[in-house]
Amino acid sequence: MKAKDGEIKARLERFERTCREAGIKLTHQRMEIFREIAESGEHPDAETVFHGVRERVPAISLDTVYRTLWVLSDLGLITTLGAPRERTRFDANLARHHHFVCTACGLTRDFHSDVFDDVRLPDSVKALGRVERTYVEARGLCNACYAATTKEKRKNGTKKTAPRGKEK
Amino acid sequence: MKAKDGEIKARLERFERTCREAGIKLTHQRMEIFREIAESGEHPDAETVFHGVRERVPAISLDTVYRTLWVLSDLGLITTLGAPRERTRFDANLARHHHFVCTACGLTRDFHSDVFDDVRLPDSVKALGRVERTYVEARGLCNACYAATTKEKRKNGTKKTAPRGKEK
DNA sequence: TTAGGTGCAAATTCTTTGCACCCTG
DNA sequence: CAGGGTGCAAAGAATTTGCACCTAA
Repeated sequence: MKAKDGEIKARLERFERTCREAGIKLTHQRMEIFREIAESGEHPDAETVFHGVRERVPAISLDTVYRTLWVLSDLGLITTLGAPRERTRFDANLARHHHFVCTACGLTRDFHSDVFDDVRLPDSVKALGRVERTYVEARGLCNACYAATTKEKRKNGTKKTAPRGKEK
Repeated sequence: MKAKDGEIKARLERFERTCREAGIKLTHQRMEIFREIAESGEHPDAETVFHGVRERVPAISLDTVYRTLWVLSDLGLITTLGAPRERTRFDANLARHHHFVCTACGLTRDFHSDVFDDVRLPDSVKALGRVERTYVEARGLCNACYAATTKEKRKNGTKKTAPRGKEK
């Protein structure tokens, strides 16, 4: 529980508002799942959220957690760490570089930036541990996916669109 | 194939040297698996590497690819995008922030940096697509894992240590 | 020769889906 | 009351492991 009370309250209100606007139901489960993440300064995975929520909603099921998590993500109420719904990817480029990642198709491209390379991390980070590598991740839609999205005008609510990886 | 020939050659030489120093065998499979990633400007997942290598080594098996990938990663010859061996994690903090991630235990903490927030992305990124969010990821070992590693002096070659998530 | 490495097949772990019932709007 | 949402069970992916044979050193 790292987030402050006021901030949590604001998050919950935003949650209710967004659900109403999107016309989706405000169920007990969704409420608690969102609260679980909102109250946590951690960045829990589905299983962790599940365990947390289960203490308050014993009948909750793991698949509801998964489904809800993606709904919240589609609504823009939460985000994912790293690329969403992606497998682990590998990189043989040991030189300092950064990544542009398309959140829809997973396309990933390196880029360089001397400016970023020169920025020093704040001291607060040093207190956490030894940093070995720092890089920037720029997330968005690649040109192809942006074009596609514009065309479809987000017809599909559950973003079935997002494929499991594969570059162009 | 985005990397230049010279760079690829350098990577392969580094690979051979590192394997010898680490005292692990220089097998045909390892060679080709590393080459597959080194020659690619993409950041392939295990399955993609597998398909690529199979064209040159038809008998290769997917599990060898997985095993080799982690060996290479432990040797520091390749890195992973996002946290290695981690499940998808969720974040309800919509405010601009960055992450410190422990590569050993998965511990993740937010941090803030006005300086980073103000840096503009290079134009080369704009050509790739629409960036929606930019954040910095500082990877390293948290204090607890750093202490543990120092004690063990990396006894375990295959880093069996790395658990599947869970914060403290 | 010989220990580390590989392929195969089976086991795990993580995530998604189909379906019938339930509850919010 | 109607349709979206949930729980359950079972399917599907992705990744790992045990074991016997093979091969680089």
